[in-house]
Amino acid sequence: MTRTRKKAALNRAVLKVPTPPKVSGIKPGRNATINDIARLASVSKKTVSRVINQSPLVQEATRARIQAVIDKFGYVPDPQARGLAFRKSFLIGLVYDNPNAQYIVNLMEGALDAVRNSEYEVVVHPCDRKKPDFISGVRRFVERQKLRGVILLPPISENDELTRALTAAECSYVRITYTQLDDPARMVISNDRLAVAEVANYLVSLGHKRIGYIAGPPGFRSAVERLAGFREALAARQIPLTNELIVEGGYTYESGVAGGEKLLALNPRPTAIFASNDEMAAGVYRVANKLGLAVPGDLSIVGFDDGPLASRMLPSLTTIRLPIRELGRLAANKILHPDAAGGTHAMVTPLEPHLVIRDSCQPPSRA
Amino acid sequence: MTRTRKKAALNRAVLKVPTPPKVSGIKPGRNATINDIARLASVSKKTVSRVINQSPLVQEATRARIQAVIDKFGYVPDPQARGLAFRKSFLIGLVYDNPNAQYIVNLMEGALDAVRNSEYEVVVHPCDRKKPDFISGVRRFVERQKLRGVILLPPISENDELTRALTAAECSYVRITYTQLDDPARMVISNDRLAVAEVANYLVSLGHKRIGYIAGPPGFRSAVERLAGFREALAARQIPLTNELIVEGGYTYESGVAGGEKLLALNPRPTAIFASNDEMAAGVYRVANKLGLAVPGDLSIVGFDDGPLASRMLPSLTTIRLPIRELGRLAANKILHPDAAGGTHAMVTPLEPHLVIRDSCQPPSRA
DNA sequence: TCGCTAGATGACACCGGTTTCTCGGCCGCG
DNA sequence: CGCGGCCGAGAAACCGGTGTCATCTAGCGA
Repeated sequence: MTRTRKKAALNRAVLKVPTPPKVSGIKPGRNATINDIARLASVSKKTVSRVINQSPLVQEATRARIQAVIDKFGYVPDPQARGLAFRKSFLIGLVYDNPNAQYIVNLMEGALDAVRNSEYEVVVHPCDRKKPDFISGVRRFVERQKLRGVILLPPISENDELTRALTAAECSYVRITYTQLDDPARMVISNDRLAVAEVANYLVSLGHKRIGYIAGPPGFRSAVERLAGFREALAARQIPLTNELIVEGGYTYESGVAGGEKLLALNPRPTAIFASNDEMAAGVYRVANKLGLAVPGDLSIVGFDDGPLASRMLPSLTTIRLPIRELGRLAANKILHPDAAGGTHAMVTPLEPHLVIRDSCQPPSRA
Repeated sequence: MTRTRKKAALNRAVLKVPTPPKVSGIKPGRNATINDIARLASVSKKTVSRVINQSPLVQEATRARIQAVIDKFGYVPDPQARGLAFRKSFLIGLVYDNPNAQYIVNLMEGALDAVRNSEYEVVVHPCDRKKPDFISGVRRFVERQKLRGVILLPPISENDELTRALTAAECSYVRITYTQLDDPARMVISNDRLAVAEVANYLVSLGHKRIGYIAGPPGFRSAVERLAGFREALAARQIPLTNELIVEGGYTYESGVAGGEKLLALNPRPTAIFASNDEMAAGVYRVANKLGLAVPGDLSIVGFDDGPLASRMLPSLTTIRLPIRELGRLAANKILHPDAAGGTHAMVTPLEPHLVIRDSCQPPSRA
């Protein structure tokens, strides 16, 4: 009634087609829209909009009536239209530059856990931090899609130039990182220091006194944190971690091989090696194999990540498992609910990594 | 000039604020819109829209003038607004139920390769094919987001009920699969038969005559194809693949262990085992290790996938590398350009998997 | 009883694009 | 010369929501 389009009325008159009143129906083949709901509930679309957005300025009776219609027709507001009006999409970006597929997928699925049953979705955006324009690439991405927020995976989560660009683009972000960098509301911290301390304590308790350490690339925060934590924990146990026992790696298999070769050429040989990720630990396995050293008989090895490799190695690798999926879930939640009350501290370190003990360590052969 | 809003004009008159003419500017802080471009080029927004959509109904001179303005201001149309009007988003879904993180990431990055420099983005949607409502979950996903299309990874790419639901939801799809299932425009095929034939030929050429086979789960098309291809290739070389030499696995490490145990308990023992993925091959390594069998001295092993494990195993694993990233690229391209001319055949099997020979095979010890 | 205020609701413009329809001008044709 | 058709371009409606502001009502104190 209220909405009579001239043309339609004309056609109807000319063709004498008795169009049904359509007061209780929805255009076939198309999902219900806010207009349909408004019409069927005999309210304005604005009021329906208020219900959708949980505005308190709606009488309870009205809300209930509208909600009933919404439920009846299974109406779901269109995120595109909503996004257009809000000038923000309902997409969360996952921005990474990281070779570890398992890490990415776990984190992504954690974010998807958080997003499930909401109207948000996750969009992925890999990039190459070595390319000079990678920041502008990310910026184009977030501006084009008007992302609600992005989750930054290490190592680019440490890039302050990137976060500045995101702030300039009015896009909120959450960094997955290893130590407090800026606002705690903008980061999720995995407590690597705690984890490596566990490794140190474990190896020392087995009786190891000469422990080699293969570090990550020096530019990586994770490398810094892990080494510092390890050194600290050993110091607390009065075990020295001399410079010759520390070699620099690149988180790659090949760098693990190189590091292992260096460490196992020392005299006396270390009785245990802690590689700061699983890939490098696999490299140490190879070197030990080549040198005819038995693992764990002649050499104990510990990794970090508990990726798919760890349990497949022979012997299976003792390593650190990070709660990556939970990190992803938390990060997404921080974007979805920026106003999470209850203090930030609870959100900062709720997640404890832990040591997964398998078969790659034992007490050193000769005390 | 042409656009004088009553209200604005009123305010201006009342407040005596000499607003700048704004004929050559864009609202600060906000990106250019089609209205800005239209104003600056002195045309209607519809004509700008025609240029964006490459409509032929624009005079060359007009087009050039508009394009110049577009370039000058770096105007990019808003995908949300465009999607709203088109009733289709510029998102491509990646739907999977697959434990192999490396596979997912590779395929995803392939799709992202194809999407780069376009206005499309990729949205991921993992699901669980065992849950009874997983199809309706996917359907809600594609309807809500009005996806342009989805890429289905194996094994759910074989689910015809799912593809029917997608068709009903007017969402195009591309299946990553192993054999012709329906319309070739809707699938990308990885030629596993060819790949396993390569394995068969390789092992036979080394001199193996008694070869064990660990298959995938019987419901999987890939399992069927790989086994059929292997059997076929062996038959062509007059090597029998008796039933006792075939055990059923589940593409998991544990099932590889179980399969390996069964095969290596045979008398006479097979001199080689082909596990139809890397995970299961790793399981066979473990069994061989436990039984004191040297690889490849006493037992040759071949895998399939060339995942991160393969080169890390000791000895490194001979396996099949699939061009997964290319598959993803192709799949996304099929969604982006549904009208790709030049016959479908070229699009169907352009990608050849190939054997990566490492250290896990050698001729059998006793001829 | 009369404002007056605050809460509930609606009308209308707007977000940034596209589709539909219209219009003027140019052309070929009879 | 007149007419119809085609083509380039624009005005207006529309896609499905939200923001702003006006309106209406009820409840309150004076």
